[in-house]
Amino acid sequence: METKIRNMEDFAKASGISRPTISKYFNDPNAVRNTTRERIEQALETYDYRPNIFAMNQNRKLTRNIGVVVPSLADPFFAEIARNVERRCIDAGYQPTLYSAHGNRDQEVEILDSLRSLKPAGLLIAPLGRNSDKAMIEKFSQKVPTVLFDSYLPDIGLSFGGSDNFQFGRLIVDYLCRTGTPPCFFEMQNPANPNANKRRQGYIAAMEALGHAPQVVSVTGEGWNFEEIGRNGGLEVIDSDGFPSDTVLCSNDRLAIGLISACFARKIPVGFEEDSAIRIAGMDDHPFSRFTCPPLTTISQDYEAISKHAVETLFGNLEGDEITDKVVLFEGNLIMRKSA
Amino acid sequence: METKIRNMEDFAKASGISRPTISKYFNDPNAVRNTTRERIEQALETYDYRPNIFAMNQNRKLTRNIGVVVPSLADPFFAEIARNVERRCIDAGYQPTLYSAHGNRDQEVEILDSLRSLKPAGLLIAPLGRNSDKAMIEKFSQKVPTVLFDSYLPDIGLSFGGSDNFQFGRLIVDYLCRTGTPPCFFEMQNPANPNANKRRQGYIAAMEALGHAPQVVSVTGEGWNFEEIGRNGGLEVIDSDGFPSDTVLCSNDRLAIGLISACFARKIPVGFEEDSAIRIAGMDDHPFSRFTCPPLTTISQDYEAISKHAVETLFGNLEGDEITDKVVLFEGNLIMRKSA
DNA sequence: ACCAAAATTTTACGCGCGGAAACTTTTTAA
DNA sequence: TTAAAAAGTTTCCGCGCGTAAAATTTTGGT
Repeated sequence: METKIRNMEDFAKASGISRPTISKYFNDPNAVRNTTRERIEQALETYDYRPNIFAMNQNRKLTRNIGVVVPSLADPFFAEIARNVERRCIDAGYQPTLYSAHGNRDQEVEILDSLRSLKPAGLLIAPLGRNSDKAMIEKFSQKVPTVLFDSYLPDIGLSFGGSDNFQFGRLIVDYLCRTGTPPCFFEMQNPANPNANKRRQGYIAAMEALGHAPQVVSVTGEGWNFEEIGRNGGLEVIDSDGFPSDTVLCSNDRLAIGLISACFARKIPVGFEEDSAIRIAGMDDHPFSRFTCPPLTTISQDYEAISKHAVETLFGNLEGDEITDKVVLFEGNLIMRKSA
Repeated sequence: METKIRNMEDFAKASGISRPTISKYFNDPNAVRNTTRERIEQALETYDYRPNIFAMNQNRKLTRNIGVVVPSLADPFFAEIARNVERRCIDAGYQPTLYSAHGNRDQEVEILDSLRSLKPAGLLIAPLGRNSDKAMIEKFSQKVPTVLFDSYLPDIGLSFGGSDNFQFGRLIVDYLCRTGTPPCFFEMQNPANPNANKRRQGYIAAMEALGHAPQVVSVTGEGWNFEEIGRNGGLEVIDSDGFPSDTVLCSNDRLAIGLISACFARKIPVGFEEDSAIRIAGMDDHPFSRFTCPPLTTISQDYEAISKHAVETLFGNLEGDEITDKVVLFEGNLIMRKSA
């Protein structure tokens, strides 16, 4: 009992089972007979041995490492979806490692670069988008099974799963038109994320379908400080011409949070009530949008569905399944709150 | 030139340098002569070889892995500080891996458990706090050099670096008393984080020093959904007795965000201006507190100083330095905005 | 009880690198 | 110039495990 278990051989001796069988067990507990598995697991509790992960991965053709890459962890949206993805990887018996590109192209490249040496079994990545080094991601995805989520890059990876951003526009434009003035669209001039373009297109199409003239208000600003951009841009618009409509649909919740802040600074009451001067809506159902003043009307992304698709597609592929859909889009739901 | 470089031996041949010297170079580029280093680095560019990380770590007594553990990544405060810590690790030539306990004791334990097999050179951890399995963290810290940050656990790890939460109270209570009614203190009944206790104590001490009677308002709620707790708690207090003062100091910014939301729902104007009914202040300088309505007056934590202390203390110790201070506290700064 | 199939054991080799020992070459300093 | 120190080379072993092949044992169905 007091034997020092230093490696698999020691453990094999102590448990009375041959080392290759122990090895098989750790690769796949179901690969050994029930009675054997029970004996191993019993011994495991007695000696609390665990195989050396480096020695394992050195020889294995396929590790069980999964790289999870998101563009920014400072954004609670990605923090939340990353948490979801991580959980699912662990439940599937894989070992996820989380990386954030911090909105930076070079960092995204570096992450993939250092990921190479981890010999990952797969990669789940929400690319930066416009700024991504697409050639590099494509090259990587040809060596390592890769599933994209959130942000679409054409012809890269096994599959892509994300929100139907085009539909978002239809959904919320319908609602806004039904309940008040048709909205104008508030966005960044050069959005880093391709979803923003789909959202604009969705807005325009929805407006035209309802016989209204779409009106897009673009504000300048670079990077991922969306609240800041929304606030400064909002102040500028308010202080000059003002918005072309008393209803503003923001390209995403974080811009909306900034815009609400700008309206407050200019004492413009936000909301759908009589005494309000402007209605503001966003898209994403950002974790904080329930706590803005007033709470933000928005379109919720289906976190669960997106992370489920990413993980299940990847692991399905690893286990030999065929990829059925290259692109899977999930619908959003209208979240009605007081801001619009 | 078209030689396939499959391992260090191939690379040694191709570069005309012996394998042990190459090995030394990768362990510490400064351990080889300048001329040799240049030759290696030149060959490195030609062949883009990189050593097998698993084989390296299998044999090295000390890996260059650093575990970085935070209690929650959904909280932008931790996301931000984690980003800071990660960057410093990389700059120091180490390889950080980020983990979030997601506010969950079991997950924190699991993380440390799986971290064992990575043979990390060190651990940088912001513990959950009250919920942490202290015995486990202590045991871990005896095997792996560990530096705590943000949340203090007595007698664990090489050192602790965090904010002087006691001072926070003094700083903001002074300000609030100078500019209006002495504040009451708004907090969770059973805060998960020990910092909350220090903050309450700081508040009480500061109030007494100024000759005011401290008044603490505790609201119920479990977990890490502070905004939700602040909002629901705030609504309850408002709808019953109301706050004992027209100035409310919240234990942290996220509670304050929830409380501001509650005030808005009850149409209570927040701010320091004539027409406002309540002043609200927080503590943390949360990334979003600049965008609340009105922007939140708060105490900023010194992210840079905290992450710098954690990283430099750990790496200093790894390189043989003595630990000078077991506990290092950093002062906060008053951030004056419109809410108070 | 018998036999084929499945599981396990035995034996042996290799992965890519760290690191020690003994030796040779280059650099540094007097 | 010269000897000592430093750096590099050669040679070798070991880390802990994956994995293949052949021999052996166990299993399940008849």
